[in-house]
Amino acid sequence: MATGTRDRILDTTAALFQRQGYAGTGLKQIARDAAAPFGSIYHFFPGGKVDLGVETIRRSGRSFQAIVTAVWDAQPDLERSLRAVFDGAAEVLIASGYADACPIATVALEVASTDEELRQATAQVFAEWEDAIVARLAPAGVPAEDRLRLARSIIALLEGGFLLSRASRSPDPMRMMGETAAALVTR
Amino acid sequence: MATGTRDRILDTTAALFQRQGYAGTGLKQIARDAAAPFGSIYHFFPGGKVDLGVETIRRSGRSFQAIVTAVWDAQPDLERSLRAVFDGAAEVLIASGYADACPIATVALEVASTDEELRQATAQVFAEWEDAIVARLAPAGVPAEDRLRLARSIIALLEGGFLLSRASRSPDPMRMMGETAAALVTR
DNA sequence: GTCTATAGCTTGATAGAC
DNA sequence: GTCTATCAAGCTATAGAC
Repeated sequence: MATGTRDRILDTTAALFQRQGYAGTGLKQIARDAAAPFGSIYHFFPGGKVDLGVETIRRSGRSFQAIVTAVWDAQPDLERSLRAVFDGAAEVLIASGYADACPIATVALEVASTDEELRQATAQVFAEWEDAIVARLAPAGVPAEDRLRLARSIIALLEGGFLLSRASRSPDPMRMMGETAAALVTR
Repeated sequence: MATGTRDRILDTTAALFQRQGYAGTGLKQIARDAAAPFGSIYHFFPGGKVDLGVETIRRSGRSFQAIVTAVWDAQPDLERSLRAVFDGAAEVLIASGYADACPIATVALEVASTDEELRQATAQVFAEWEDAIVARLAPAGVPAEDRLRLARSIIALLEGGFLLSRASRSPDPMRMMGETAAALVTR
């Protein structure tokens, strides 16, 4: 078959974490939504919720990065890449009722001071995003000493845009963050 | 006496929400930490956890705004105000072991798709922050058509800085966001 | 290795003594 | 109006049948 129980559990967990966060999502709900027996969670993730959480963070972090870089790389220059990413995020927010946003931000804030293992998993995802963006700023002519700061600023604007747009249920903040991001690289 | 039971409950709730989020904080823990009888929570907040959550979001939102604007207004110009705010946030992160950050961001992301009443409370707080910053950009000479976007960008950079610095347990992201914010207004 | 049942605990909320 | 006891439901985790 195409997808196994383990994959179904991970996909379901990612979707629930995005909408309800880590503490707000129970293993019973995950098993129910994934149409998997409860015991399968502990069979595939012997470490329990933290184990499943770490794997979900890594997986959805990479999945989100793949989507963003695909949109990014489809544009001919840096400014248009940034506009495409932020405008695309605004469209996804609208289409999903302001539910589909960064898959790990909520969890990252929840666990930053409560679980060291999960915290490190989120930190690694953000570091990988930074690397991916830095690698795209170099050929665009951004000076080496500005690349890390700019990459982090783009991530911060995106995350802040998700936060403000979800809270206000409006695409405007996210679209404005796209303008600001574009302004940062066009001077 | 100086502080009543109600205030103690609210202060304790704000502190716990900041570190553990909304779903991760139980009413029993709040009562215990506030040294208040459990029943007092329902006496002062008849609507239960949501009622207490709404009041806590408003209160800590205004408290945070007062701290930020005090730092902001102590500087002679816009660029120095921004640097003082972001560098100050970095210092608070270090001093608190990366726990004291935005008091409502975690909760805002948690409730954005799960509780409409709490979501609106967070949206109102962010709107008040925007107004406070817009009011400070006007006399600094920022053109009217740029003020809202810039205000939101500053908030987004601050929130993104909190997220990246907490996840990595490093003040560097927050400090870099301060440089970016300063660059946005000095041109 | 799939699945069920359940232990042990905590949750939000309520009833009622004092 | 302070405080305790308790409820039903949820939680994570485990044991063990099949």
